[in-house]
Amino acid sequence: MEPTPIKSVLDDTALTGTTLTVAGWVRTFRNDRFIALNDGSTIRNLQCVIDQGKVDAAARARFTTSAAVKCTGLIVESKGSGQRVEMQVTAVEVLGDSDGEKYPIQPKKHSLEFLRENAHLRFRTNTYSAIFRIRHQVSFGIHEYFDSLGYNYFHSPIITASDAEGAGEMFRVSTLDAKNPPLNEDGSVNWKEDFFGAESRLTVSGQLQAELSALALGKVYTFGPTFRAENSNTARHLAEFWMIEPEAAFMDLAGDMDLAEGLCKHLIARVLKNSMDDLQFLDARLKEEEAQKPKEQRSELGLIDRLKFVLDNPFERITYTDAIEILLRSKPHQKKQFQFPVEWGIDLQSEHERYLVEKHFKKPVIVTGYPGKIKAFYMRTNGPGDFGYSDKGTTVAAMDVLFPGIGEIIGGSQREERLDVLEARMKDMGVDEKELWWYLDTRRFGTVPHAGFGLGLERFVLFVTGMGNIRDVIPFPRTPKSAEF
RNA sequence: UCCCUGGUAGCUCAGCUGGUUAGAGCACAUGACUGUUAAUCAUGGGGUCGCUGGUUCAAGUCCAGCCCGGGGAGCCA
Repeated sequence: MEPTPIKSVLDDTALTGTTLTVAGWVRTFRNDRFIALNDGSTIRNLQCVIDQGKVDAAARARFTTSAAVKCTGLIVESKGSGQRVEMQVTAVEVLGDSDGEKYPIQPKKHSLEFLRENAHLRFRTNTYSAIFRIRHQVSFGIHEYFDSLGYNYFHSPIITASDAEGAGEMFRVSTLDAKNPPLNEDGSVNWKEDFFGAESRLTVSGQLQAELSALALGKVYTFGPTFRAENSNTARHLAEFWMIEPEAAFMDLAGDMDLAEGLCKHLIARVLKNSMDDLQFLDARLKEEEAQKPKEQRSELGLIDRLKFVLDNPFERITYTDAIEILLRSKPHQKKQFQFPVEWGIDLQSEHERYLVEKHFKKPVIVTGYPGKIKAFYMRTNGPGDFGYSDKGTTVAAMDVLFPGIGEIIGGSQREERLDVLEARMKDMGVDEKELWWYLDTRRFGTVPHAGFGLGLERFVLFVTGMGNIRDVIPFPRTPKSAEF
């Protein structure tokens, strides 16, 4: 008999009174009688009650933590108080034993650091199974959102021969012998002999390719792995992460902001609708964790309340110039508590973003109109009348969406569609035009205003799950000096 | 990469100004238990004190270097 998902057994009242089979992994075995069985379909366990007259002691001794077990029996209303229904087991089979002495995950609280070191088994815990069910909901919701708006899922390449994407250090992809590469006469490596006939790398962004397709298909989005070889050792960075990059022709910056805010809210609404029991578990986990922090570091809202708050309130939209004004008038600036100086022209530091989001507005904030000098070459230069224009210096139609506790979760912009302005800006910023001839062609042939953004999937999952470390929301984290499993 | 901090049993930790056989709780094993909810009770086994070198009569404890984790910063998503 095909095993029934435990989620159905617990939720579908029509199944009460029927005999069926479930299969899963033992969480605990209590009183030599009660198996708490989890099959991953839900965070909740099914209590499987063993008849000691039918299952001998030797068989019962095999119901150890994380052993795989198949149970068949009658679903009845529970005599105990902890659950609505339970199974009266008539036949039980151990599919896979788990040596209690060697199995590292115990039925007790573990530190996340320890579980990270056992990343191959951490999915067996409530916390991680909840996280990865939610990650699925977010991933699926992304496709759902863009599909509903007529966007095409577009696959940008993972290997690229261009190093002008301008979003950070890249990993090299090569089949050359690292110890003895073919050399040019001047002693440099002869990449023409490499697999692709050119020095090639892993992508840091699919944006440029997404732009090419947006100027034909109209609306596209990419959703795939992205790589950064930055030596970043923080709870918010990964060397391999998943990024969502929509790009739409005929869309301006305001439309871009609407799209970004709409996506965030759609995803939160979906998770609230489909993952409530996982959220409740994570909410309780977070409360417990926060109870150990000093009062001033605790957040005012619990996880679920926080999600509802973001869903129900419009994101604040301010210009970079206004943000600087707010920071200059702020208490921490006047008391000289900021580590970095505040003046027009600087890039906003983490402490500044955190002040704006967590102290001043207390909700997600979209900052637009950053100085051109600190933003990428492809962003559109603002003119008088454009939102974010400033007489203090050149600004571009960039937007950063800042979330509480995480900082920048989305970075986007309206792109520079004017060939002459783009070329001048590339020259200014030292970007090689020759390498990007194909990109510039879009501006030569039927260029139109267009815009897009990049959303880091893991950062979003971090926010939705209330977790603090990005390594806990991707199944197999890749970070400097760490790529096990 | 920089600053701070840590590494002692399977896990979470204690171990004083260096001192003789390194502790606790949980987990695990064995036994008991027919209504338990991270069950409970009894008994028991379990340690290269991160690694390397140094100081010393003596190092878990002091010093140096390295490795790894955590928090913060930079870079960014």
